[in-house]
Amino acid sequence: MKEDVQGNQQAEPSRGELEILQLLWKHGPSTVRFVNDQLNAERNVIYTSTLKTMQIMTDKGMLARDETSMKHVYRPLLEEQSTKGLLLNKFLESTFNGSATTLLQQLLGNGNTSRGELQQIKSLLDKLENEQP
Amino acid sequence: MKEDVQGNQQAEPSRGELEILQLLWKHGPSTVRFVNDQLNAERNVIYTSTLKTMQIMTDKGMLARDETSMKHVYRPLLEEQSTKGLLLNKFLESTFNGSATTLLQQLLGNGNTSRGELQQIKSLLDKLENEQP
DNA sequence: TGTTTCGTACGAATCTATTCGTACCTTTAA
DNA sequence: TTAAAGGTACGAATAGATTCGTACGAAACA
Repeated sequence: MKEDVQGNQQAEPSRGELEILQLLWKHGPSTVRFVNDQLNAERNVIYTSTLKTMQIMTDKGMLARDETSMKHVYRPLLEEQSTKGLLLNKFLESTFNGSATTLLQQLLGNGNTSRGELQQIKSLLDKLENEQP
Repeated sequence: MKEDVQGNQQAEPSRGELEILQLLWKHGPSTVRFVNDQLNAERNVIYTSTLKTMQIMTDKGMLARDETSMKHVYRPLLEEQSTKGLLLNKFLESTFNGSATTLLQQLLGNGNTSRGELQQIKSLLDKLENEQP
């Protein structure tokens, strides 16, 4: 069937959709007004554009809408972890041929990573090694 | 001016464009026929679709074309390292709010990274620490 | 009770990437 | 020398995401 809204986690949000999801993940269920205001802190977006996008996301099954009040409240149906994981895997595949090591090399080699972050990452690695022996 | 083909490195290739760039980076200057054959190892693409895309990429300044022979030979003008770096930074920004550590956590925490790869990464980190003291 | 403000609904324009069909030229081989 | 095979050029259809204008209902308030 075509209307098969994804009950699964296999949704790949677009650029703009991700932007909205991030806000909802961060701030919890919100109105369009709130989301739009947040967006406008970064760039210019007209209210109805944000509205339309969030309505479409609802149709796609990415968001759920509480219509109790006149000001509808939207909440994400996509889980943060799994969605970001999916995006990361896609990116890893398409850009670095699936090699985490190569991605790391690029990430750490570009000089944009601070010494402090390197330390954090090292301890993260240590922890991982202990967790899965 | 509008026709300002990027002499700079600020080009962000699309999904399909990246696919073609990867092939050219890997195999060196190639004909459309060759690229299209490679693509068709993965999925179905009609020859003229590939042709059109590569022509557009040439217009955009991503590729250069040698028309000496009837079979034009295309080579990438975008550098592999910097292009992947740019894509990585954009992705890092939009998905992980710019935090390399968070990305790493996701990357290494999803269980898709093998023990061997973890080792590789550790030694990579060690090397990095020695290089930039 | 107007009237202004805030909200949703929704069609349509726009923009970009992608795909594809057709025209036409060159090379190859029968 | 003709027909088939293989190229390029290019307009146009398609698809998806995004943006925006307009209509119209609800609420706040002067």
